[in-house]
Amino acid sequence: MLNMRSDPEDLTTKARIRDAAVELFGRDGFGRISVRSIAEQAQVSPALVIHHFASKEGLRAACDEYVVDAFLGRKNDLIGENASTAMQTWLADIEQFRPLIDYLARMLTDNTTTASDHLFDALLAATTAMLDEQIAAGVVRESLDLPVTAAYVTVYGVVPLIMQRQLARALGGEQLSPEMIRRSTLPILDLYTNGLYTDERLLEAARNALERTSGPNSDRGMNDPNQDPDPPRQ
Amino acid sequence: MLNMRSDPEDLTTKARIRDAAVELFGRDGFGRISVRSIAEQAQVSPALVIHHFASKEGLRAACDEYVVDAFLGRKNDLIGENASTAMQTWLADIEQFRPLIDYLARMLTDNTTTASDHLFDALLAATTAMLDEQIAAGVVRESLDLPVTAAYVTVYGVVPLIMQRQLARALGGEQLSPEMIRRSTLPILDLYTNGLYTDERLLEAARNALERTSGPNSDRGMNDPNQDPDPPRQ
DNA sequence: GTCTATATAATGATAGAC
DNA sequence: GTCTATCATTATATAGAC
Repeated sequence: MLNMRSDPEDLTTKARIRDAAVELFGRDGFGRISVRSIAEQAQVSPALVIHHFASKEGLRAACDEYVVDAFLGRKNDLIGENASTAMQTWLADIEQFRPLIDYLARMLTDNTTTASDHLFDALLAATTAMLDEQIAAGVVRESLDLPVTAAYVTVYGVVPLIMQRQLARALGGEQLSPEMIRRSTLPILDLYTNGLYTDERLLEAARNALERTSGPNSDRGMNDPNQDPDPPRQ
Repeated sequence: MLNMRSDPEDLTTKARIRDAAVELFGRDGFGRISVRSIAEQAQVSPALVIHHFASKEGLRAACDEYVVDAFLGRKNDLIGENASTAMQTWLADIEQFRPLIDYLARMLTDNTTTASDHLFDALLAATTAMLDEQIAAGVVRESLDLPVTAAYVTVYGVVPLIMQRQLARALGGEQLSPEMIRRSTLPILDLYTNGLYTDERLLEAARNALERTSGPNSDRGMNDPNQDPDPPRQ
């Protein structure tokens, strides 16, 4: 495990700069953070930042690699189930891992590099493998459409990182705490076990509606399937 | 309905500048877009942009207001269920509404203004009202913890906007299409109706685990509750 | 309302001393 | 490796003509 919490005095200067960059990029985003502010946070000159990482973009690449390696375990070719266990470990200890979590969230939403695609692909592959395995074991029901289910389970899994602040506000705090995560465990698991609806009426209604109107642009995609039979078109 | 698709010739210059800003801010983010590039897109001088909106931040505020009004229906005090029906309308016609959807997604993730908080609060209030109503009607099961359920249903509802690109990639395309949304409808509704798991074993296991270890930092928060009885601590 | 020209500040990056 | 000093570029914003 990489040492995010080590005394800054114990790190090389280059690592201190990288940690400062991870923290600031994660907090405010790549575009809003200057090389100067990173240098200040790391207590070095701006020129030294460039000396070590060649450019701001190089620094970003180094941060991407560092955070993804910390998350997927460095051998991120064999992605296995590292992703979901790492996610659990990090969220369970959110106070310690917040800088890394914030950085991951930025990576997932800032679609400016290929690193975010690789990260998402790894998460999706891990989810797909998990679903395959648990379906085979009879723990998870057969999916109507595995790629769709895997994709949504993956984005549902990462959205607490991305919407951390809003989730915390909804639960009465300023930032996501271990207590909020504990509180959320059973309700979420209940949703994944028993669903939200009491019966299959809405599912059947949607199934029928889709069969009637099979063309494109005639469907809904959200979680509230209240039917409004005549959507505005054009 | 506001006219995103009107012929640019039909709009006032101020509106053309605002539409250009919505499109570019939504596509690349507020921090990466300059006043100059907006002026170029709107075919005016940079000075005229400032003349109409006082500052780049003023332009952003105008865009926020415009998009939120378009989404919540202008009288966004009585938030009702406008939000979820608007979300359905917009997603069903994603090709037309993409600039507005992209802008909304930026608002929800860029935590730099209070506008994003207001937007999320409106979405959360709409979800909570919908759940209350549907629980009363017997359509939705009683929640173990309504604020938690409402918060997660809300973030699950908006994550397709935020992770649009990754969702599309997972389903074999470059950007989210009406066809992908149609394809996703039943699997998602199936998840919300029957859950993911075949039985309550995992839910019970988590319930027991939470009772045993009731302190903070002893829980998991993700959707895969595979138990690992000794999480790394410190 | 719209422009050209420009002021002023901040940015990423370089040169060269130590 | 680390600094100071500085360059070149780009940014937002202003002044003032039309």
